[in-house]
Amino acid sequence: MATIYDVAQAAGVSPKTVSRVMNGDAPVSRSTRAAVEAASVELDYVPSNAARMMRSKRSGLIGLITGALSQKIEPMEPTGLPDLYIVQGIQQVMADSDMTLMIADTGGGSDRVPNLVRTFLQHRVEALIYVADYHKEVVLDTSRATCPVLLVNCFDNAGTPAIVPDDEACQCALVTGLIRAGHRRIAFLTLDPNIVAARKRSRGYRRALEGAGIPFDPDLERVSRENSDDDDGELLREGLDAMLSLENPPTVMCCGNDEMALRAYGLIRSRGLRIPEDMSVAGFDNYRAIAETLYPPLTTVELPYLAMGRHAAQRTLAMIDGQDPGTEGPEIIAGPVFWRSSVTALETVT
Amino acid sequence: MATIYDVAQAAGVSPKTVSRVMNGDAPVSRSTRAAVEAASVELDYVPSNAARMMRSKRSGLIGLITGALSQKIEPMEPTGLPDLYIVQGIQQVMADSDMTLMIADTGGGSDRVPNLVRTFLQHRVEALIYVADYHKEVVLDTSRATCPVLLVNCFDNAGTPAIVPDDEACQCALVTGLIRAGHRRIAFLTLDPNIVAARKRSRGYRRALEGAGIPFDPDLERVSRENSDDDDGELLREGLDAMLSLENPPTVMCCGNDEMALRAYGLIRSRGLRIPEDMSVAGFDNYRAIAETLYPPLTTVELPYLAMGRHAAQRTLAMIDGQDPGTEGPEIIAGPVFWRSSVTALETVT
DNA sequence: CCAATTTATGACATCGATGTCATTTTACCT
DNA sequence: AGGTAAAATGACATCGATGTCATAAATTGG
Repeated sequence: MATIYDVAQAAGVSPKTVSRVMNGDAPVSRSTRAAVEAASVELDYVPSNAARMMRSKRSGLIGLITGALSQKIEPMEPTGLPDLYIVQGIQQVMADSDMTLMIADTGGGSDRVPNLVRTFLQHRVEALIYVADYHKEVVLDTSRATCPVLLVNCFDNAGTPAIVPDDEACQCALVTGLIRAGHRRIAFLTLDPNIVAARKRSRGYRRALEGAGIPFDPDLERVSRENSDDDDGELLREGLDAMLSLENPPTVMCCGNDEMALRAYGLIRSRGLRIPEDMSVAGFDNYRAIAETLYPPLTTVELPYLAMGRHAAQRTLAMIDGQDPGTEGPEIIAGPVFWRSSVTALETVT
Repeated sequence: MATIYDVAQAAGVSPKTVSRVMNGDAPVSRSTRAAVEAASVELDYVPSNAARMMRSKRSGLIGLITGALSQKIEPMEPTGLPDLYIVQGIQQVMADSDMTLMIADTGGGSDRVPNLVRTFLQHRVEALIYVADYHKEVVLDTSRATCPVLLVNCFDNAGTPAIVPDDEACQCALVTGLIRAGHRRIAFLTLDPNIVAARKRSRGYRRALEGAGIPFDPDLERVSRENSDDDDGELLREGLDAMLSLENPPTVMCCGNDEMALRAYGLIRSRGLRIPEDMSVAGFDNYRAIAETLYPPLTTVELPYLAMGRHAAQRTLAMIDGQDPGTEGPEIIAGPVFWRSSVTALETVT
C-alpha cells in the first residue's frame, strides 16, 4: 500500500506538501497540486487514518452501541423497531458531517457492552451514543469514558445526557383527539405496566380525560398484554370481552400497540361488531405494515424515533464541539397522531 | 489520556514490557505483570488502536456496507428485512472472533458507497462485506480495494465472491409440498419480474410442476405486483379475480410474498370463500408479523438470511486467513418451508 | 559448579501522517 | 526598482505503540 512518501517522491515534492494537498489546509500552487493528485491516483494512495490520528488526535469517529441489529424482529416486540429508526436518524445527520459513524451491536445481551465501549475507546471515538431497544432505564458504567456520552431511548440515574420519547404526550394527544371526535367512553387496553412506556401512556390517557373533564373509570383501563414471548393474545381477548360486557360499553378501543389493534380487529368482528361503525379502534406506534394494510386503516400514534435520532446526532456533534451537554434531565420529544378511518366521529348528543 | 509510557513509568518498567503484558506475547514475571496491571488500572490506560496499527499493520477491523439501516421499513418492501437478518448473522459470528465489525450505512442511495469504501480503506479494514437489501446484481468498483471483498444477497459480473439466497429451490420446495398435499391447480401470483427473485421463483414453480408431471398452465401464473411504491394491490385484485373466474380454478394461491397473502386473505373472503376450506393460500418470506398473526396462520417459505450472514462472516474470516475465496460463481443457500394451516390437504381423487 | 538454555527485560528504530518553524519564491504596492 | 506581505514549500520532530535485537537474570543438565 502506497504511503505519503511514495506519493511525494513520485510527484517530486515533500511529504508535507502532499499532506497539504490532501487536506487543503494551506495554499498549494496549481501545478504542484496537479502533480500530487496525479501521483496519488497513479499509486492508488489512500491515507492511513491511524497515522493521521497519531499526530492530529482527532479520530473523526463516533461510536454507536445498539441492539437494533440483533434483536428478534417479531410481532411480539412491544413496538415496531424503534432503535432501528433512531439509528437511521443518527445516520442521516452524521452522513452530512465529516464524522464516521461506527456502529457496534450488543448481539442481544448487554453483557457485551463494556467490551464494545473499550473497543471504541481504543479507537479513540470522539463521542459515544447508546441506543436502547425500548424506552427504559439503563445502568452504564460511563465513568471511565473519556468522551461525551449520550443515551437515546433510555436514561440513567447519573444524569447522563439522554433523549427519550414522550409517550405521555403522544397518548394524551390521541385520546384528546378521540374526545374531540365525540367519544366519551374510551377504553384503554394497555401494555404490560412493567414497561416504562406503558406507565407513561397511562398517565397521558388520564391527563387527556382530565383535560376534558371526563372522570377516569377504572373499568375502562385494563392491562391486556404480558411482556413476554408467550403472550398469545389471551389477555387481550379477556380485556375486550370485559369491556364489551360493561353496562355502558366504550365506543372506542385504544390498544397498547398496533399489533394488539390487529388482533382486536378480529376479536371485535367475531363478536358481530363493525369497525368503525359500531366500535372505533386506535393503536400505537404507527407500525405501517399493520396500520396501513388493515381495513379500515388504523388510527394510531407515531413516536418520533427518526427525529430523536436526528436530534441525538446533532446534540452529539454539538457536544464534540465542546458545548455544554446540559444535564437538566432527559429531553423528551413527542410525535404526531395519524388519523385514519378506524375511528368514527360520534354525533355529540347535546 | 494515559499512554504506554505513563504506565511504564508508574510501574517502573520499560514501555516494551507494558506492551508485553497487554498483549501476552512474551513471558513476563508474575510480579512485573501485577505492577503493570495495577498501574494500568490506576491510570485508566486504554491502548491506542491507531498507534498499535502503525507498527503491527493488522487493524482488526472488518468493514460492512449496507442499506439495512436506512431503508424505509414499510409494507411496500418486496420482502421482510433481509439485509437486517444478514447483518445479524454476520454480527453473531464476528462477535466471537477477535475482529471488530465496523458497520456503515449507505443512507439509502448507492452514491455514497464509494465514499464509504474509501473511509474503510483509510481505516485499513482487513475485509469488506457488501450486503444488498434484496437479491440483485450490483456494480461495485472493487478493483481498487486492497482487501478481500464479499458480496451478500447480490452478485456482480466480475466474479467477486458472493452469497445469494436460493429463491428457485425455495419456491420449488413449497410448490412440491403443495403437490404432495394433493393440489394440482396451483396459482402463482408473482412479484414484479424486474426483480431477480421473481424470475428465479418462477423457475422454481415450473420446476416443481415439471417434477410432478403437471403441465404448466399460463393462466395460473400472473404478475400481480408492481415494484413501485404506489402499488395499491390493484394488480393483485385483478389477478385473483382472473384466477377465480377460470373454468377450472386453482385450489391454492401462491403469493409472491406474505404481504400479498395478507391482502389475498381479504380479497378471497370478500368473495365468500373460506380459507383454507375453499381456497388454500401460501406466501413467501415468512414475515412473521404477518404469517403468524394472520388467521389461519400462513404457510410460507423463509429465505435463510441469518444463515447467509453467518456463512458470509465465516467465509470472510477464512479469506482474511488467506484462504482461496473460490470464485466459482455465487454460492446459493436455500431455506425451509413453514407449513401452517392456510393450506389444506386435498383428498386425491384417484 | 560451569556451560547451555530459557526467561525476563530494555534500548532503539520504526510505522505514516502532520504540527512547527524556517526558508524560498511570488505578488503587490508605492 | 525596492521593499513588504503573502504564497509555496521543505526539514525535522513527533504522536504511541511494537518489532528487532541485545543483554541480564534465572534455570537446567551433566
